[in-house]
Amino acid sequence: MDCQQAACGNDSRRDSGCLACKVRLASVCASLSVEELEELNALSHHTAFDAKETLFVQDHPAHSVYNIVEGMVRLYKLLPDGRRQIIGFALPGDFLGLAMRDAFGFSADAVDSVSACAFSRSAYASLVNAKPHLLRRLHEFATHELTLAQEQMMLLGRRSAEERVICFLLTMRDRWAKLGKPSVTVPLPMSRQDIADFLGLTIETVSRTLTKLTKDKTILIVPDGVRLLNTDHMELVAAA
Amino acid sequence: MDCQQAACGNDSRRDSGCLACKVRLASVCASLSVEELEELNALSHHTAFDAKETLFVQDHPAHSVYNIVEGMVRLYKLLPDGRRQIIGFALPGDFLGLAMRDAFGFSADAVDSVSACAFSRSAYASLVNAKPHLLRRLHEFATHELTLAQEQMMLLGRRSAEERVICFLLTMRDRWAKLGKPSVTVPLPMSRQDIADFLGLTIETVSRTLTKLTKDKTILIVPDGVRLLNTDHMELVAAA
DNA sequence: CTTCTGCATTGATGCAGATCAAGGAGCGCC
DNA sequence: GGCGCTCCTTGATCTGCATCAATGCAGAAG
Repeated sequence: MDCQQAACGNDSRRDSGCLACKVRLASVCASLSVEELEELNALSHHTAFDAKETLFVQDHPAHSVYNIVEGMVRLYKLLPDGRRQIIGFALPGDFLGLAMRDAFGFSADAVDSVSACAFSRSAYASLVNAKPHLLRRLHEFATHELTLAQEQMMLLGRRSAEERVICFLLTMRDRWAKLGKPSVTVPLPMSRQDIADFLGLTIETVSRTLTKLTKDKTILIVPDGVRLLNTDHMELVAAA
Repeated sequence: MDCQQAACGNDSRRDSGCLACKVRLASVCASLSVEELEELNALSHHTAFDAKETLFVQDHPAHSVYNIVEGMVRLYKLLPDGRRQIIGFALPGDFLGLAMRDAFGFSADAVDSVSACAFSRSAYASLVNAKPHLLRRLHEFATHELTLAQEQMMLLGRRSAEERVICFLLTMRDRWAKLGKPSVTVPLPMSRQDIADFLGLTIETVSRTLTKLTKDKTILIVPDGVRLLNTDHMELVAAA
């Protein structure tokens, strides 16, 4: 029965429930059994967001947590004077809702069209309480995020503009690869401004650095992305 | 019996076990019952480190996890060419061992004399498996660390040198306050170089910024620390 | 087709913080 | 006391990236 929907439906996310969810194995839900997934199904709300639409805003009451199913979300913090730091880009399988107490610790909005699976905070809380293996999975996600954050501190505190851009491109390539899209052409749906705000640079510096890498024949700029021409050199720069 | 040691011993850490541990309530161990603490006691090794001594090294096999009982530990990552980013300073109550898989993700060494409570990885792993409330507590610690890391990204990516120093001083003040030592005099046992490597600056810039703040009558430099003279102004700078 | 609008690129100039280079200042040790 | 050592401060200069300012360019609207 589930199989019908899962195997035959085109839009497997919307209609077939968690069991057929295409990011299930990459997400926190991979820790759950078939019976638990059916339980989960009743609690989840699928939501679609257009590009630039807001998922949630920093310091607002944290009503929901989200699993990203499709698309890209930018996560960022703002200072009162408008300076912005993007703290990460969420891809399918990523979970939003680790680093918050009663209010969201950062803002999130859709880079492109995003489909997400939302849970109310209360449903989420009771799920976590009832299922230690889910908690364990969430903890793995949290420590992984923490490791990434520490890498990013190294990048922001000590690396040059060129190193930052190269590390960013390699990281994005690896993230797409883990999602089953390995390619030397790295999709970059976000704007130059987003990249700049993620890397602690200005848009001009990002642009100049990409042109320099193009002139070096290290990369090739393509529509909505970059093709990596000399990954050996890039890995070398990223390591050192 | 435990009470005797706990109440009467001067060196309560070494002899009286976990129940008498002075950082228990601030540490991950606060989630454990009295019986569990006795169990824990058998698994823990108290260790002392002199200033500058190494607790563990990045990329080495992760043999142990640690609760810091006393003193300060610097946590840092190095690039092959020697550039260093300090990713945090651990104080009593802090747990070291969240962000690692089989190898340590960063290096750690003692800033001053440190006393720590160590557990083997295997003991730690089985403990976590057996006790969901401990896992929950660890997860809280992890998400808190993640929030701090995100704040630090904002600081490193978008704040000026003066803002970085001021945020740092206020954060250290608040951390000491939480440990029951609230004071306008903030102890800074780490070197200027450590502060610089934490804030993504050079030692000269840290020094100059501190002298500027002194001339402003915002702070007063005292031996091994700083007295905050104008916290209102500092809070204002930190917020904006 | 033209104009508009929102990025992205490119160039000229400026400046915050890095780098280079001397001194202090505290402190243990002979 | 004097010497060496480490850490900190201060000054002079340099530079990588920011800032300021056009210009390009592609898709949307008219």
